[in-house]
Amino acid sequence: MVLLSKHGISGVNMRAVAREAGVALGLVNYYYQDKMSLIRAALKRVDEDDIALVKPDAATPPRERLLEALRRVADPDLLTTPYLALRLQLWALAQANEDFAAINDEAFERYVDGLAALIGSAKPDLSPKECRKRADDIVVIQNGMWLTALLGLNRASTERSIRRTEEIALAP
Amino acid sequence: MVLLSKHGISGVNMRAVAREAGVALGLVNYYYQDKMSLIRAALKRVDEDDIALVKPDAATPPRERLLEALRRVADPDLLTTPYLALRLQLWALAQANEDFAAINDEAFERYVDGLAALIGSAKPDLSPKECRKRADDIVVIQNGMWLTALLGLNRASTERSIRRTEEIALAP
DNA sequence: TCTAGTCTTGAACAGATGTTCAATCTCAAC
DNA sequence: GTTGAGATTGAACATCTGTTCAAGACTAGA
Repeated sequence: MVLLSKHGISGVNMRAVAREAGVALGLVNYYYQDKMSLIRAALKRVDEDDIALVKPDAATPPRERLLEALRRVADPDLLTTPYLALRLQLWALAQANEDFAAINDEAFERYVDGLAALIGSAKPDLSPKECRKRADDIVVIQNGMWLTALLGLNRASTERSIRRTEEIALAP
Repeated sequence: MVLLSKHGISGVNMRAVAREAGVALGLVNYYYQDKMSLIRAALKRVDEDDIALVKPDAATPPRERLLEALRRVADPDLLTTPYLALRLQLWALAQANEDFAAINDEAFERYVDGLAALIGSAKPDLSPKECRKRADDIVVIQNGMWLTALLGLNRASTERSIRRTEEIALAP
């Protein structure tokens, strides 16, 4: 029932959410104590989705897992304007609100940790510190891809950027 | 008189702007026809600032100019939370409003063009197409730096990212 | 000093928005 | 069939927000 209708700014008002969900106004306040609670739920959901990107099936070999994770961020399903716009709105919201910022920070931390762990298992000879360093650098490029995609990043540039993240991750 | 007090979402209401500027409510509507006009003015101002980053003094030699432009995006003055948050808010706004999106797109285009031109003059043997390609890739990393800085990018990672943009720009 | 033009003010209005609440509906357990 | 707890509804309320406007303040030229 959540997450949709974010086609506007913080123009997500309770009435619009209710309309989008096909329920009455009162019901939204029945399930979510606050408007804050509602947005917090949406934020948490998006954050969990992001973290899921670096926590895949343990069946595949480490190297494959890492490469898959690096490719997945540029999945056409994810790199769509609606999804990115939603992400951007939530990031912007987090900037204005301490509570949301904390949730976001924690999710970001978990994401980088997950990425560093993937690198670690793909290249066991690297020190944890070096893994973390590489994860930091990769996240910069990934965030750049996401943001630039909103401004019309072409597919070729995306491909080159992904290759760059692969090079960083798998450098000797 | 503009640009300030963006500590909130689109919680920039006319009354808050007036208070921040130390004037009466009516005056804001006297100078800006609309709330839209006000935000548009702020957006244009930030966009112009960005473009100025790649249009520096013609006195310095091309190579220096390029390197300086690449370094300037990570200037501690620019990479501050308030400024980045403002940028993020405006980007988010642009996503929700066609009018703003057009202004943003045009500024982005001009920025990449400016960067490509800088690369072209620093490395005259490159084709314009190759320059543009490199500019595209650099912008991805720069946007990533900006966005990640909001989530607590450490200085060391910023330095490495800048070095990466330099390598892309100056690759043979 | 008078005047005309611009700047500045804050009250007033209409509409939107978050939240509350009494009333109604649903449906499983007895 | 009755009961009762939870689900669902929409009207009502208080507050906030964009916009308008009549009135006053300021300034420079005659």
